[in-house]
Amino acid sequence: MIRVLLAEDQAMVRGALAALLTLEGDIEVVAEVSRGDEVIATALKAQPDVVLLDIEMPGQSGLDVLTDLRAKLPNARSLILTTFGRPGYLRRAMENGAAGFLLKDAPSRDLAVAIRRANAGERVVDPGLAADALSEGPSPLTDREQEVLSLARTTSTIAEIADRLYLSEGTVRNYLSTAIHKLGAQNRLEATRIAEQKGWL
Amino acid sequence: MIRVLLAEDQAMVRGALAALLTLEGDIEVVAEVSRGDEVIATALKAQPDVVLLDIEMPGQSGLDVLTDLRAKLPNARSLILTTFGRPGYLRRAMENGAAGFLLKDAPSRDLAVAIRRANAGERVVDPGLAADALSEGPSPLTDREQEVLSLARTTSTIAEIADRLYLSEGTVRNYLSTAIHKLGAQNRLEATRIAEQKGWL
DNA sequence: CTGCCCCTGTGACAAATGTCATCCGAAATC
DNA sequence: GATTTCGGATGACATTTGTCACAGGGGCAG
Repeated sequence: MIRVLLAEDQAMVRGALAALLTLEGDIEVVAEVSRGDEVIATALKAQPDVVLLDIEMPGQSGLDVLTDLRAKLPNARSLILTTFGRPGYLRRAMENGAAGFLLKDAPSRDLAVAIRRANAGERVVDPGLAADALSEGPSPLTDREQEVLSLARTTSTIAEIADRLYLSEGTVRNYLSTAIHKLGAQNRLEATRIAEQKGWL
Repeated sequence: MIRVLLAEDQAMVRGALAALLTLEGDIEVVAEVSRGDEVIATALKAQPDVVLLDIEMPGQSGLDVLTDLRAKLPNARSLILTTFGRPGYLRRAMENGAAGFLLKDAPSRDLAVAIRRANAGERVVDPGLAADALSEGPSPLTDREQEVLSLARTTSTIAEIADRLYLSEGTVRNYLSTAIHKLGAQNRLEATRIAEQKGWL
């Protein structure tokens, strides 16, 4: 039996995935968590073979959990399961040691297949997505630019962004300006959309 | 057997929900669709007792499908299953004749229960959500304001919005200004966020 | 040691955005 | 019939954003 830990924040989806996997004879869901920051502790107890990770979760992103997993449970293989096929997500997942990357758009029967392959030591990645990630290249933004742009998503005015980061307004305007330019956008709004869509935030 | 039609755009989630329901002895998934605009045609063939509808779907929103369902399949009961517990969504769902409103955050065992109750002619709504929807009141925006604000989410400049709606830039600025004021926002950005969060767009 | 890049900041300027007063015509309400 | 409400528009104005040039300091690679 392949022991699986399920990390997904939406209870309904989590339960449904568990049902789906339970129908497979060789797979057993040994634990479930709804938050990213509960994965490690639960995994240490449940000792899963494969960890199925959503990316968008409260507490900690699935992408960040990967790093800790590799350190604390080097024998567990991890599989990212996400809504968004953003090139930057895939890139970071692979850099952080994921065994595979699956989209929620994929047919549900692919899930069990991916889990078996991950458990067998293979890597599971959609070829089209991989090509996208490679052709896009890495993010052109510097750390600070990324940080400012990321805050710009949820913060309405430049003054507020400056406050949060202890920067002058002028500096924030400069970072936004270069970010807008690098992304080929016309706006801070368009810039955040582009960066978000590519998984650079 | 309760005959269920599943309308959900993410294939993995759709398949998982089907697995979940299949484990129930008295429920049968008779059809599945991934797009809002395929619901009616499929429902006419499959004649389901209950239609499980996601809101965010390509083609047509689940909220809009409700109206057509009531007209073309008056005997089918419909159940909204969505990620977002926005008061405006719930309000519109109920006004359009939904039998129930479920969140994907709810425990997965609630789903079968809700389906059975809907099938029995009951209405299924989270009491907390209902209270929110009632206390929020309806949207304060006029049709035009809502339309302009909605476009402002995906369009970066006022000039573009004006183009799409065949309005002058000044008019668009006026609508945005009143919308910003009505929502207590400082910005077009903040205004779109507030309106979106309440389900008014 | 010398570039080079990043972080931070200032000042000036242009363009976009938000606000306000005011206007018109049509439809609905009183 | 009078009043209100809405869609649509204009013009003037203040504020916010975006752009650009420039400058100092720190770190790192050659």
